[in-house]
Amino acid sequence: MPRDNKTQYVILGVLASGPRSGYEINKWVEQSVTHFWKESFGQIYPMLSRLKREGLIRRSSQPTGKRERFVYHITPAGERELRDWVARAPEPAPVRNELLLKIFFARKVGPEAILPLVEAARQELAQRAAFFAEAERLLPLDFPDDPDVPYWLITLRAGILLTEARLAWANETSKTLKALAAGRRGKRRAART
Amino acid sequence: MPRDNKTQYVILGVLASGPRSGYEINKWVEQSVTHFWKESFGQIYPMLSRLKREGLIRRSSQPTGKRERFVYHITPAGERELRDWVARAPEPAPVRNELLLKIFFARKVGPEAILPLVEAARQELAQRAAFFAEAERLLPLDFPDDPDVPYWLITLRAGILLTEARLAWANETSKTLKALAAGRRGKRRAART
DNA sequence: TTTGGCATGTAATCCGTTACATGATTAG
DNA sequence: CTAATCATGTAACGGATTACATGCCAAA
Repeated sequence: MPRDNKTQYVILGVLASGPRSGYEINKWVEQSVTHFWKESFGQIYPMLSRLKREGLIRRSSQPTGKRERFVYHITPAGERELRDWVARAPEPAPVRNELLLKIFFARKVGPEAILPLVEAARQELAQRAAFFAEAERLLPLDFPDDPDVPYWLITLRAGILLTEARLAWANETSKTLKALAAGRRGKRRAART
Repeated sequence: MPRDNKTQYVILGVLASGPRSGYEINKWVEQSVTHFWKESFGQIYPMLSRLKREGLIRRSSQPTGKRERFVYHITPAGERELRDWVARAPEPAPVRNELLLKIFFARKVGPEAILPLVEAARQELAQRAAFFAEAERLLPLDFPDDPDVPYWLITLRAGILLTEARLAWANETSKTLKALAAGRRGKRRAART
């Protein structure tokens, strides 16, 4: 059984809060859920056609001047589909962490070779942490009394806690690798005497 | 530019610690790196052929009775390739968290509908945490003086810290959702009077 | 004797990504 | 005028997953 395509639910989810064009859906996704969900642009237009064919959304034409512009609306059937999916248990996601894979195989190259990768990760994670802290502060201010905000905050909290954990790991790993490198240098010195 | 296939490096990494058959590579991956890397079995045999064609591994035949059995060895070129990859910065991975996506769109279905999903996640995460704690304890005992162990422990620490963070998030989210549900019940009651 | 593990592979399919192609509108 | 943004789509490709197909060997 193939895993079901998630793009459709993203589209339904976005359209549930109001009609939008394909282009707008893409932008909306990039601005809102991008920290835990990447959608690939190339899937959107074909999926819009499919959802329309299936009656989950409908399309209206709103050209501006000569430029064509199609705005999509969710239908009652689409809302039902979205609800069903939200309440359904998430499918197990394939786990793939390339940095950990490199470290797992790192004995042959030594701690010095992977330390820069961990340091780079630290830097990036520190930036992410700052971004999330700011986003958490701004979200309630930017959308006062918006009933979606509590749910959005929950996803932000996930980002914050996970980034903290990754940062803690990177810090600890940096130390471990340095100690490992020092140990190897010590051994080589000892071997020479 | 297409993203490069990671299966090849997994195979090279496994073979770097000793020759193995395709079947053994698969089992080894499932037992060791499975908590942060899932490899799909169907890729292994085609990839073994390709790596052999490219001279990164070589094959020797070691049949047991009538059953054919091919054992693969890494070549010097393969070791070089592995080293290069390990030292290279990891490619940005697509981030996709389905549970968070559901929660992000959950306002329409309400907190009651997603609470069970979060509770299920809590349970599963608690089990994972126990597994990791045990693995951390056993790893040095099972492989005494193995120079790979420090690196393996680093990946385990990532599992431990991330699982802790996810668990903390799930606990906090569970409370948040219950409060949200109570709030909605309160509002409805107030609206009736 | 039959179940489960060892062992090699292929086929079908779909998902996801990137790049391409084209053009209108608006703001600086 | 020109660059950025708005806007709709298609093509090509490769990665990942699942299921299928086949058969040997050992242990209960």
